[in-house]
Amino acid sequence: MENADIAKIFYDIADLLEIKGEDKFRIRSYRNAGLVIEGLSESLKKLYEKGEEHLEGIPGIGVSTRAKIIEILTTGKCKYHDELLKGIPIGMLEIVKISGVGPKKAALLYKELGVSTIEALEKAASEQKIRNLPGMGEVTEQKILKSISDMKAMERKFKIAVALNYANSFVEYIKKIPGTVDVVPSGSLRRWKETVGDIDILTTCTDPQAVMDKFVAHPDVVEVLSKGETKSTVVVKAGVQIDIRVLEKKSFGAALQYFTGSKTHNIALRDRAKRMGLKISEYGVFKEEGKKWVAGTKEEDVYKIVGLPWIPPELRENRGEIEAAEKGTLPKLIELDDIRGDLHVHTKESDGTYTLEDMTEAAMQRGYEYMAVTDHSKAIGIARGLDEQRIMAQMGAIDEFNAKLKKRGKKFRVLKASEVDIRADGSLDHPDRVLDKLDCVVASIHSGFKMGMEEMTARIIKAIQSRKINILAHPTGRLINERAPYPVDMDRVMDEAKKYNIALELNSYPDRLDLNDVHCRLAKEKGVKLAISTDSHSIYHLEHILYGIHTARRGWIEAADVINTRPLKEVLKFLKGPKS
DNA sequence: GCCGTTTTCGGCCCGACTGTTTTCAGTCG
Repeated sequence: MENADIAKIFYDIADLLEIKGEDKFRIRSYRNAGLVIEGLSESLKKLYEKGEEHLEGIPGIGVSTRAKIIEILTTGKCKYHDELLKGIPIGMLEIVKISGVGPKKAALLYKELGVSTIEALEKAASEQKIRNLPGMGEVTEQKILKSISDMKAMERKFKIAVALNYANSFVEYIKKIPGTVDVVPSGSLRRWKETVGDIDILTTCTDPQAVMDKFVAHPDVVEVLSKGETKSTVVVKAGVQIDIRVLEKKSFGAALQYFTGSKTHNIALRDRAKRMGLKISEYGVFKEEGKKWVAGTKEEDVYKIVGLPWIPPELRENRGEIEAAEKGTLPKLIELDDIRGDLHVHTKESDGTYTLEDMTEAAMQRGYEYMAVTDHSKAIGIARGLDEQRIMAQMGAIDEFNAKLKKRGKKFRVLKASEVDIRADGSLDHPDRVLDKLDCVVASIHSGFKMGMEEMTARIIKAIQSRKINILAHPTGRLINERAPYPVDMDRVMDEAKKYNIALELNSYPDRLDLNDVHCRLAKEKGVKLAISTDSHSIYHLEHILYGIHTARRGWIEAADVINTRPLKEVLKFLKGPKS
């Protein structure tokens, strides 16, 4: 039972209570508990095993929720959840997820028409039974049908790289509309979440009507969901939803703060303001019963007036950032400029598309000091993985190339390296005599994903204990929206990595982002070093470092936590350092 | 259900848009 499974139960409870029409604050508590649990860097199971008292003091988790967590951990079930499900068909949980149908309508549909599954809902709508219910009409009925078909057609969450491309294109387009001043994306995109549900763009301008008219007329728009004076929503070709808001200059900072979220961060911030006699809305900060505007032009001002320093968007998940801001202990987050080299790069020798020379040139242009060439080992036949003979030859070529760079007066070093496969039994895919000659050994798993957690954890720990590896690459193997992470006890892996002086990779490829933000935070807490790498297979992939940096920032990572922020000499010292 | 720089009881973030219905509830973010 992992944190995500437990969180799911609390989310379900919240949904079920909502359908029942229970007190909305209790509902909020359960939903908040789910969010808190999802964002914990340590597993509840582990905390509980350490002793029940370790579950105390988690904000948002009180006596009642804690008891339920313990019940779930020890029995695998939650009686309260089961009781609720007895009264409400499980399909109702799906129905409330349909856009335009909330708990009230769902309850009415169930009570009046006995609808309790998506299929039944679709049938009732097709048979025009819904339009006769109180508060519903023909339009509602059509919307329900459309939402169902949309939901079937697409995945609602997009990888950040996809969302960022759309956002950039719309920002450029809106900027060209006469009279626009500011055009800034906010929302989860600004917080650099790994997936983004929709894009929120904020603008200030002299002619709001023109912006709204042009916005909904963008050639990529396939549907206009709503259009008002200050707010419109459209859907573009790939199914991405884009919202726009037109704002007064005076309230732009407050709006940016509000729409950047996250929701739980904002609730915590507004609660704090309220206790200080202030009210925060997207239009500003107000006092004297909401009458007097006191701040909101700049985002910094909103935080300042409630006694806090500005908080970087990546931290705004209500995972302790407000408390840290108050105490003055916010981390000094890593930045793009801190990175001095890339420790995971492929060339044409295996499955990359550019030569050693090309990749080096691109790395030098980014201002790097070093780059590790980590072509695959022979186990990855499909990627033309290198056997002993070929990697020995490559090492020779790299030595020669480095000598040439030196002659040309370049202060850049290519590190001899390998992305060596961790085989199913935990052994490595190059012999020790090869691994010993390399500057940097990056180890990873590319097959046998279906193992159980015990076996997989043992496999990885065996590779770590070999004392031959420096970096564990993409440690959970997940592909966002495509492949779940393989089961692995990250807690134990990190403890071993620390013991054996091994860095864990944050793979910046936007499909991977592995480690994720929560794991990064756990690594930091445990004192395990990270390598933020790109796994580049082309010169263009080096730019993906941006996604890695922002994911690291979401995990509270500072430059000192990352080995490839160090100068060459220091990195080599780490790589050659003692293994336990 | 959670929580405390007015509180261990009585609060709990705030506003836009839509569809339905003549003044508002529901939904969404």
